[in-house]
Amino acid sequence: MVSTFAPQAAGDLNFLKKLNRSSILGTVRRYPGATRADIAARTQLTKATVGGVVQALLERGWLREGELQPRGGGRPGRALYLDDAHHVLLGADIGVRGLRVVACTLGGEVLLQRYVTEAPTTPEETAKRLAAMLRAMRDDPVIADRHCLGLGVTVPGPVAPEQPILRLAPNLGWVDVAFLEVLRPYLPEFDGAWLLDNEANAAAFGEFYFHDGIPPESIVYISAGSGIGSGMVTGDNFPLVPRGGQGLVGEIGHTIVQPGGLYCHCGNRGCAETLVSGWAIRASLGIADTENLEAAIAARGDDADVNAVLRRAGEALGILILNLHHTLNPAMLVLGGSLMHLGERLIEPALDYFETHQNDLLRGTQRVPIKVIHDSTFTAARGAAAQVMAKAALEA
Amino acid sequence: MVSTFAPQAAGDLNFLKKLNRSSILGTVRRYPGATRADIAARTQLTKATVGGVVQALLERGWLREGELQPRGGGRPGRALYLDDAHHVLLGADIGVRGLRVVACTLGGEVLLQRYVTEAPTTPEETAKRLAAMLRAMRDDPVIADRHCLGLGVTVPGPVAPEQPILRLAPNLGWVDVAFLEVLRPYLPEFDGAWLLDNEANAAAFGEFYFHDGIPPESIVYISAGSGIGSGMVTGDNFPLVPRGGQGLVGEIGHTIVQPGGLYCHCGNRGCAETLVSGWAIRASLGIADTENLEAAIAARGDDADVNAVLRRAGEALGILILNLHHTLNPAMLVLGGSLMHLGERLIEPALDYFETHQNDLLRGTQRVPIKVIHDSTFTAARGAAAQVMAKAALEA
DNA sequence: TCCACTTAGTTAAATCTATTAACTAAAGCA
DNA sequence: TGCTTTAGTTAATAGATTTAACTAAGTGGA
Repeated sequence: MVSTFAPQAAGDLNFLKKLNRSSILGTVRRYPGATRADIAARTQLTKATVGGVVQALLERGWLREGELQPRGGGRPGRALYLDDAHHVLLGADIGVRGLRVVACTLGGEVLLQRYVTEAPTTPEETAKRLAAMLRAMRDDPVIADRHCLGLGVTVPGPVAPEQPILRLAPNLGWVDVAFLEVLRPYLPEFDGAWLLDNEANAAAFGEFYFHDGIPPESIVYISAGSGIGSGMVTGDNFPLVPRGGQGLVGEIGHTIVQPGGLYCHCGNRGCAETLVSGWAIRASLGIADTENLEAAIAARGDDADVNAVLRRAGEALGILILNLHHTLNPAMLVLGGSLMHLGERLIEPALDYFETHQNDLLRGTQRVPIKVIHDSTFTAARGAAAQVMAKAALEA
Repeated sequence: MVSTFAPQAAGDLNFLKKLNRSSILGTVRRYPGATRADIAARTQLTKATVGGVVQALLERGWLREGELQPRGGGRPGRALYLDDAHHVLLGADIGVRGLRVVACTLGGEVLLQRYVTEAPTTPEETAKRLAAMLRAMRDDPVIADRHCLGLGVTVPGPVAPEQPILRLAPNLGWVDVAFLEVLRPYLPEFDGAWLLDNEANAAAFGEFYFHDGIPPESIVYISAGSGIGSGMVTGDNFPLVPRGGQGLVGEIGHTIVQPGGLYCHCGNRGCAETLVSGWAIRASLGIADTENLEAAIAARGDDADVNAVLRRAGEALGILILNLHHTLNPAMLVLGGSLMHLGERLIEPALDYFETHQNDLLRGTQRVPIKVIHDSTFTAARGAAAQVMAKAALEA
């Protein structure tokens, strides 16, 4: 399935109202400072409709008015912005090596963030721990008097397309966990939207939804950590997140880039993960699971072996990027995940490979921009918060 | 961009009406024989609304009534079907080795098809030739008195996401051709929707839209011919076709599956096309471009060299399928293109590879079904016709 | 045979949303 | 000061869906 963050396909007048409201809100998100007249021009709605909806959104704390926007020789319009003062979005990220939670505004500004480096054990224990973190954050005076629109949770594995169930998280040893249901009893007072998604999908969503300025047509986020995954988002007013028939969209770590290559834990040979991933680099350099990868590599300094391993991994990452380019062709690529901490020895070969191999099909086309997030600790959690916003905007 | 075959994101009452009409039409397409009550239940619209819209669609020749559907202990409902008698959809496919046109019904039944094996030269000449074929078909008594909803044209190369412009067709030597504009002067009397799309996208669309029974959640069509391309469709009421920022979605022939492998005409090394494609097989077996590939291979009989080449190509195709599975994760895969004429020596290794390597991530999940279209001569043209239907349904 | 019950589908009034058209507001400029 | 332009609001209008009551057409039991 694609989760579209769009209403269903048919409906009544109330549905139309929601659609238009969400569309107006989306216009302000993508064009901060737009006036009512700007919105009317973009959405094809009339000034009267826009005026009425904006009025309601101002009263409900979704929008705020800003300065006057001078217009050539006419009455200036009033700039509109997302209201960053009255609501809060919560996001949580269950990572292989820790739990992260964030609270952010409608515009994506992070108000609070917390991080514990504690590997999750069972779903039940993790839910307990996460609930404590979330409740503590919820009670923080910075956000305590804001209205909470909901909570998004991300997990390191594929989520079923139709229901919020984590299908498999090999690094956690979790299978078919309806995590929101496990978590809910610990946070009975948290209402609003509750969402569960894969970490890379959520990260991609956040980069897209909270993009500074007009978001690109589509974004693919590559999450390079213990394993390799990717998420994709496209669509304008209503972002689409393809999940696939089984939720396996973006499991690019198990695409084959070296037939007959090394064995992967998935059972195949030559998966991308055998070349670039936390575990592959550990295996190549003999770094134990218990050690911190970044620290262990830093400790070895400018070692030739290390350099070679990182360069080869980087090149494999470059191949992955190129293959994504020729399969999904996003308008923008974002690189994140814990491997980015390993620095330029890994990143540069990847970007180089893509740069030198990219543009052969459509000469003269604009190159695809790549954004590297060197520290993506809270990227997924913030993306989950973005999803809450998208969902809430439809229900507002 | 994704072309959604859905209306824009905001609108007035008229827009709502179109949305609901299209939704009702889509319900009948996916559930032939549905009654008004069934439609109301599925779309969440009221019986009154459905009744009114259905009445209008009956009068306009989009729907027809069928037999009574007995209901347990109540008044039986009247089955509804797409009306196959009053409209016609035209599709045309510009292939590297010929032109094909089809005329089909709203339900996807092919009424007429024509094929000339004549390699296209210039866009202008091709347009002239195609126009003659289309006009001749349009005048055929079988469809002459039907209302034509439009014309869809497919081309063997990426189409720009925002405008109907063929970006590049290496095998035709065409660059940046607004083919519909070239064609239009030759067919001034053809009105309705005019669409241009990539051949694989259109084929995927047709397989999805005209699927017998409820379509799968998403379909990826792999077009294996002179080159290798793929197209994807997903979405329920309003099918989505991702095109990407540059229209390069599905250019899987240039994904790298053998780093450092053979040189590809695109400039890179180890592209999938160097292993499986018409030209790669020709190169391996020394078959000239002027010869018919299928005939040349058939002529060599059960030759060990041929078998080995086809097996290797098939395995490469299997890798591609597996990689698509882990990148796009469609609910169904469809294999087509002229290479399918080469038979089981190629197809079996591909399916075998996928079968034996598929299911490692989510054990116990249903396997992804693969449909092989052994003769896909008119698949793309019919898909283009399907796109016309989807477009027209929104404007009806 | 009759009658209660169920489900399908239609109709007319009511509700609600966006539009239209006329208005006020607020700026620049001659 | 007055003209022009653009922004935004307001009241009346048009139009789509819903609601609620209705008719239609079956089954099954007494």
